[in-house]
Amino acid sequence: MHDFMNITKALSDQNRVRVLLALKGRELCVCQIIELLGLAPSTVSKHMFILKNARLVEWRKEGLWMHYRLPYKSAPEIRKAIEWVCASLETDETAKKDGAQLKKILKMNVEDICKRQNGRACCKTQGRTNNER
Amino acid sequence: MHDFMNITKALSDQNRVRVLLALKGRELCVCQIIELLGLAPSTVSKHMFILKNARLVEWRKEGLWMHYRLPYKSAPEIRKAIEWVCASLETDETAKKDGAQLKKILKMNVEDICKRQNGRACCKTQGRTNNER
DNA sequence: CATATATTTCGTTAATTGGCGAATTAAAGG
DNA sequence: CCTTTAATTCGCCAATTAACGAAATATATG
Repeated sequence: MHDFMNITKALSDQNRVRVLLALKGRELCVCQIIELLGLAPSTVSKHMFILKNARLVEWRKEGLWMHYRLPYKSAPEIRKAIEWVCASLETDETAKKDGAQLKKILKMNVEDICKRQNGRACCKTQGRTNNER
Repeated sequence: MHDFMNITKALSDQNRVRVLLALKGRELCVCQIIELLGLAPSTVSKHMFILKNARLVEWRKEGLWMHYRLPYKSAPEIRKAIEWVCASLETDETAKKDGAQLKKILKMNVEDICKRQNGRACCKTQGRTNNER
């Protein structure tokens, strides 16, 4: 029951469900997920921890970048959970919008995304100058 | 997405999942669910509201008693959700224990269960006397 | 080895949730 | 109608959670 509840709790947040849908068929770097959700990096990191914990995502570190993906081979419960989520939201509006935005994000240079996120937090309006600390 | 999140949120509490499993193949009166979970009636009522809201249960009022059951015919997402829950917890320990306790509860007279819950809350140790108010 | 940088961890805060008991509602039955 | 009673709603409190920014970590590069 404990493992199962970890999964349902992970699925009980809309942003985490959006991440799972975005990972369908591709791997994403954290900064791309940050870009998609429009949340602070620390918040996204916590969401990813919860998804990892529920075994709903796998990860791969490459240099400074962390890549997340849906589990390739996984226990039936996990696979069924992900299938259920994907099937239930096949025609969902939010998922569609995310899909469109994701297309744009995938066309961008990942380093540019990171730079932008680093230069200024996602919600601030002014950039950080060189001599700031 | 909203409907789907209602379902995942409903499934994110262990007591609500236990209720769904208990309802598999049978209808239960609220007092039987109270007995199974060992929670206050008001708490169970709230849980049932959330399950109703997510369309994961149907209900039927018969006199003073409210009966809940799994939806007989329902949208595919609902059916799939319930199937996923049941399949994932087929061999679960908590579910087994609940199954055993439920057997006992089903053998009891429903009126006796209600009497007992009415006479004293599930956690109190002393009964209520006649001239109390 | 020092600096830059992508991500995570930590600490805090605001919002949500699960729990209870008291009060209320709705249906039966005297 | 008045009482009884099964269930729900309400008001409250404690625990959990989602969010943020600051600090820490880990890796690449000068």
